[in-house]
Amino acid sequence: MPTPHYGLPRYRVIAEELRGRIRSRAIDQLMPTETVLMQEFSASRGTVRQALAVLREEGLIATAPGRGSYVREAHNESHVRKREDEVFAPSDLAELFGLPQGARLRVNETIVLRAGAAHTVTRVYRRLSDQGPC
Amino acid sequence: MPTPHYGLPRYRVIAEELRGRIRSRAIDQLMPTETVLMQEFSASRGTVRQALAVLREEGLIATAPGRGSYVREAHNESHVRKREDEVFAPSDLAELFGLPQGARLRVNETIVLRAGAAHTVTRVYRRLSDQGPC
DNA sequence: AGAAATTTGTCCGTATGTATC
DNA sequence: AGATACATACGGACAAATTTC
Repeated sequence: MPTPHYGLPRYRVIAEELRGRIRSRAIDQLMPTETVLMQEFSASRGTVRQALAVLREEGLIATAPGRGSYVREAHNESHVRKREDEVFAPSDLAELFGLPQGARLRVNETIVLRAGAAHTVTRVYRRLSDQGPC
Repeated sequence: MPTPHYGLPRYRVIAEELRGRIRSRAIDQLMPTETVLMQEFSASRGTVRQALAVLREEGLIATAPGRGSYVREAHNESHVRKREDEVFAPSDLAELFGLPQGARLRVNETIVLRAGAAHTVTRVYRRLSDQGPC
């Protein structure tokens, strides 16, 4: 099989599916083993592990060597969503950065969700020219 | 080659080495390409990418497809300005918090200044009912 | 306690897709 | 269009931690 990832990458699709199961609590505590997930999604181990890494980074699961991946109950109703975006700087921010009106800024947003609603929203603004890819 | 990882895993060793270079600024902006790192450390692409993923998660670098990995570190002396305020929630934030239009939010703002202009602006929004950090 | 089976962790090699220069 | 660089995906192999018998 080639490697067509036209839409979402396969590991993202798998992660999305597993995320839904976790939220609906179809999986109570212990997740299926990587081998089982490989068979279910007809994916390689690396791809499955990549999907699990996404959930791990979101704090939805925790993985222990030799045991498996567990749903983190404490974070079951509290997880984090991160995204990076470019926005047009509001006047106050433009002034702070010493940029002209209408300039664009890079913003990293972290949303901590609890029980469906935001608990904290953190936004970090930077210049496009500063560090990192832009 | 077998897979002897008696001490630290190889990708951890590579990450440690790169971290040191970043901190000593031997790498100013653009990191070596993955191919170069493969040759330098005689490691496979996957291992190199695993090392870079560590640094990326630490926020030390940022990677862009087709371009490369850039150093992303706020390393230097800089002024920090902090303030706390209450603001009327913009519609997008109100929705995230599950609050009605016109609701108020508490915002903690941290401005890192460099050479007079803002380097980063961090804004943390919370409900008024939430007390303290976290 | 010991051995075997299970499960995750690490590493390699290859191939192809996608983004950028 | 071509070259370069990162992203995704597969397969195989062995190591290390845990559980099971």
